[in-house]
Amino acid sequence: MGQSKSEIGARAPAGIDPFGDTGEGSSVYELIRDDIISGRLKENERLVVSDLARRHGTSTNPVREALQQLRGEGFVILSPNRGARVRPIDQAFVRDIYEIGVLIEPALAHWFVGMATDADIAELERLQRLMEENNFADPIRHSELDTEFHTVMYRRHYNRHAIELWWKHREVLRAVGRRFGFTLARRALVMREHREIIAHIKAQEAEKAADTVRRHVEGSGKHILEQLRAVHPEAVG
Amino acid sequence: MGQSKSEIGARAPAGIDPFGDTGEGSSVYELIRDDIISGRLKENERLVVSDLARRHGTSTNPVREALQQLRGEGFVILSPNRGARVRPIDQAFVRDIYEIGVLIEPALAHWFVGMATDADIAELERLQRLMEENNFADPIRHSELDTEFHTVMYRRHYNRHAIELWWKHREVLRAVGRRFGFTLARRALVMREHREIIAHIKAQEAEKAADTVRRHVEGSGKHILEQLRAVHPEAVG
DNA sequence: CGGACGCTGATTGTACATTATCCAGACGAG
DNA sequence: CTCGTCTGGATAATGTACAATCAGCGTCCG
Repeated sequence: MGQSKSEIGARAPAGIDPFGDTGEGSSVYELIRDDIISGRLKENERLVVSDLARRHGTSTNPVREALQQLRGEGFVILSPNRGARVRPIDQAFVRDIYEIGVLIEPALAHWFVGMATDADIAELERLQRLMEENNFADPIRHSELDTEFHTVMYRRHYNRHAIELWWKHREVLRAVGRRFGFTLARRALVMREHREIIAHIKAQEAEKAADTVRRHVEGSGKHILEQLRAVHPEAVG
Repeated sequence: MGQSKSEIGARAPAGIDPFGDTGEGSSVYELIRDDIISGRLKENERLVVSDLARRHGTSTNPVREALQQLRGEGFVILSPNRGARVRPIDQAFVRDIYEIGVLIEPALAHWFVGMATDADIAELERLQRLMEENNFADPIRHSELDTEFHTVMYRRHYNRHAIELWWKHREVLRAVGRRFGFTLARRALVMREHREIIAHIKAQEAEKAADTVRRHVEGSGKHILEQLRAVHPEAVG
């Protein structure tokens, strides 16, 4: 498994500025974070400050601060005097996240229908065309294009907080999804739904567009969840 | 203005466990946080580490870690080598937050209708009775009861992530709302909507309950926003 | 009048002291 | 002999002190 830094995290697309982002990589923070959502650090694994400091070639303070930030973002659990552990990105976590997406994304898409310009639609169609050309041959490329597709719809939304939430969630789902492939059924459905979304936007049917997005997000989440369940067949609420 | 610690934040009700919470007060963190959401620290005010350390009688490291955590939670903006500033809790921020609530809370309530027990309903009715008795004479007490009312509905929900989000948002809204009172119109509406919610739950009408909650949350948010707007009449998207 | 320079104060990183937790091994009771 | 408790030491988290670096800003000279 590779270890280049931005293999996972990528950068937030233009128009999405993570909350307290510094602009450039807060190395230690990003490194640990990527290790967590990519699964390189396993669930509940202990995060020992001095170890991390040595591994990343810094002193302990940067690591401590990174851990606190990650705690604020929910990726790390800190018990007083007992240190930090990796928050498990398990089925429950994934389910929680995508269910929130199911609630939020349709609203964003609904808004977008009233704001879309010709340029936006052209961009969506371009991205969709690229995805069809790629046809999942390169899954990472597909994932990037898919992310951009949604970004085009949401990037100008006034609710920065919702966008931020969406982006944070998407990063996690993308990282988890990367461990698995796409089933044939899922591939076909993704393409169909994307085309449907574009069509609804063109027709200015906000309700329908929102509903398609809802199904799209829900399908994507369930797809990942199914695969997670196949690997870790614990029961889940 | 008082300075007792839990004047604002209160503790998460039983059944709500904030993400990386330590159980007991991470003093410095909580103090700064309360100062921010209560408005004691003004928007964009600089947060100088050494000052905060002196004020709270500790060394700088605890402060630094607290700031990082607050950054992760979105209450503080950190620019590299330029220090920390208080993220403005302005109209846009409040609007963003309550709009997300409008999307999430109805879903939680919808779920609750299928899970409510007699004890739950009795609890809701008890809280509602207490609110009517209090009748906004003590606004803080009302706020607490209102929070409990919603907590009863959400506390057992499986989506801990959504609950966590709701709680975090509620804390902010409650803190902002405390600066203002309730208009007479709002008072009446709150009571009516609460009774309506209880009735829908009893009748097992999930859709209707969810819709009432949606209106309730939206009304609450708009109410706060109106009052904010009256004080700071800047334009907002 | 404008730009370079240096000063001040705060952030960022390093080293160290203190304190709490965890674990293992010894001791004693049943 | 076995199980439980207690105690001591290793390990790591938490807090303190300090050095290095950088941004902001006023001043001084060209």
